[in-house]
Amino acid sequence: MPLKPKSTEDVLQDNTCSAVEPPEKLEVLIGYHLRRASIHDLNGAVAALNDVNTRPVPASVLLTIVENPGVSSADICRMLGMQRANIVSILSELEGRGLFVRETDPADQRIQKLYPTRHGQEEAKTFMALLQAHEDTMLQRLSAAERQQLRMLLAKIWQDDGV
Amino acid sequence: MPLKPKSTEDVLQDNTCSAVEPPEKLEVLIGYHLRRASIHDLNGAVAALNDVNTRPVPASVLLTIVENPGVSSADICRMLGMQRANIVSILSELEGRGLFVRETDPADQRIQKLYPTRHGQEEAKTFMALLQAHEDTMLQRLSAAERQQLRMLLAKIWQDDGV
DNA sequence: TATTGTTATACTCTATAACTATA
DNA sequence: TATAGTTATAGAGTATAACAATA
Repeated sequence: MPLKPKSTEDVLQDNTCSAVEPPEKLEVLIGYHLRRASIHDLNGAVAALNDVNTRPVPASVLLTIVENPGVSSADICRMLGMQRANIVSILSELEGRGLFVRETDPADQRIQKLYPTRHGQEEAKTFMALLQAHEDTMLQRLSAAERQQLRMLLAKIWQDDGV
Repeated sequence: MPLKPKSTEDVLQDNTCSAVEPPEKLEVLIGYHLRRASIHDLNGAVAALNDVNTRPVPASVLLTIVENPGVSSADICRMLGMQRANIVSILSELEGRGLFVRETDPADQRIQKLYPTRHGQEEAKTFMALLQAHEDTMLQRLSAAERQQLRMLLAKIWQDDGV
């Protein structure tokens, strides 16, 4: 019955996996597709943010500050799953561009609370618009329902990471 | 009617996005979840392969050689979406471990065809088993149907990358 | 003792340019 | 000229250890 040769898609959708030939194919691994898709997205996001002189990680940090006025840098690191040591240079760059200000917490002198400036809020909105435009291109083959389900499935994978 | 407070999941599933408050949340971006899920997977894959002294990229390269005996290094780079320059040290390590051999193509002296050794085939099988065990853990919250659909959705995202 | 912000350092992955040899 | 394999180098992201100030 199958007149056409077995395509990659056929193989992927066949998870019965006959015992004769072990599935030694990289393409059956979801982690492989996760990585390729993530790199594809990252490249697009880098290109989208290039015009406004930022990159995905700094943009995520600014968005986190705008969404959570008064967060500390340690808070951001826990939320984004990064090391405290690695946010220092990112914050100092965003601060140098006047996108947020630091205020020492009167209740705990160790903590610097971060507040977006008006300019920071506007830039965050610009970054978000550029990222969403990039996503629309990247996900053009996916219906709205598929995008929503993809987001839900991905969230299930990493939902127990620290947070 | 909604007695419970709006959870993150509710927000994510609400893509109607009222005009009052712009969706300036990082969590609506699929790219963000893609990145977090991919990092989560990568960490697990690194841990899974640690006992056999390899890492995800070298493992992928060996698997590609085993799946395609006689490929060239440039072929592998095109298939995996990596730079030719970056595969050199990986190949020299795998070769040093006796996992594959190089044979200059008699028809084109520029090309080295790569063939797995018996030991390489066995190691590839081990790598694959470890990666699949890791994926089973990572995807425990997803049904078989969800895993299959996730793989399909991810493949749609990067399917036009070079290849 | 634990946490915050910070410095210094190292490793992986990725990217680019340039070389050689072959075609 | 175009491609294969290689070398060298640089940048981003990530990771750990250690420190001073504060709790």
